[in-house]
Amino acid sequence: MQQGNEAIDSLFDEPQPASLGPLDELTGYHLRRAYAVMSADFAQTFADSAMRQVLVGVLSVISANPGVNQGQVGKMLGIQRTNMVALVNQLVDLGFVTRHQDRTDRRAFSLILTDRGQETLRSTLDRIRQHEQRLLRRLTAREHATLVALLRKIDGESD
Amino acid sequence: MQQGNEAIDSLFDEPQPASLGPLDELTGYHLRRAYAVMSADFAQTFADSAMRQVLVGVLSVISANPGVNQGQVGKMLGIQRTNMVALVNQLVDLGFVTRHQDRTDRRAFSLILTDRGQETLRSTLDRIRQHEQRLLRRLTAREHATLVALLRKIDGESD
DNA sequence: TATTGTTATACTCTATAACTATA
DNA sequence: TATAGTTATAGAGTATAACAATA
Repeated sequence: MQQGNEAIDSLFDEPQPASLGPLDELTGYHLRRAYAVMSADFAQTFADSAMRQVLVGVLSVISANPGVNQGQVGKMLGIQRTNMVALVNQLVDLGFVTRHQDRTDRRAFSLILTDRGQETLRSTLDRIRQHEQRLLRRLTAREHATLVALLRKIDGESD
Repeated sequence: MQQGNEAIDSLFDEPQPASLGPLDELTGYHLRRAYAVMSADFAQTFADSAMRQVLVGVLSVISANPGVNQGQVGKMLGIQRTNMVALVNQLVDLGFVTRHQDRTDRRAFSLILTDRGQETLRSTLDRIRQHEQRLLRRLTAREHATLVALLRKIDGESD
């Protein structure tokens, strides 16, 4: 297509510059894309380890609430009891968590971080903060704080 | 059942208020939760139909770029060619999209929305806007716009 | 050689139903 | 009767490898 009227020719190629259409006006789409970008970078950052986003969540909640049982952890993180089983099994197999008989409810297990789990959580959080600094480098500190505040409003913590 | 562990025994003396721990300071966690909330509400909103987030994306891009091929759509939406096949098949089966031989590349298909596809996209967008108004009701118009602008910075459109 | 669409496949994530042992 | 943990399973979503037809 080296000759002729390119303005007319282009009508038969790509009618218009590529556009997302009405999708671009939807907040949910941009939330979805931003989440996908951060998830992909997280997975790449921890590709050499067994760490996943959901495991960090479980470790963090156990760390802050030693002795919690699986159901309570799941409730706080939006994870169903049924799916907590395999997650805790993995953390136990990795040597990060131990299960103990609950003193007051013999149906339940109290979860405790091992020393290795504590150390792994600490170093994992360091790597995550670096990964977040990289991904959020275009945001000022104030924008960063604003973003978190707005995301919290969607999560509905103040209901 | 473990016995005689005073460190664990003491945990039951003063129950602590539930906390997410360091997780609560991670932007990625709040992005993940907000995305989960919006995705769940989207799925519930369209539980009575075949519509899914990804299908809205494909319909929107085809609508804005009549004649695009599958690979181009996938590139714009972050969907692999291999996974585009089933998506377009579904939209064709639903009567929303038709495949046509590309004029200039006989390997490719040009994708076009049917009248029914156009109408479905229009009514779907209406329902999505209602769903978003409901979920973002705690955000002012200005906060809403700020959120989208910040999410766009994560997506990296200005790279 | 590279690219478009395709098939087959596998792995993760999430959701439901049903079971057990306790409460 | 309800709840904590468990098992089995099924459906999405997403990833790679390999192929045929065409560029």
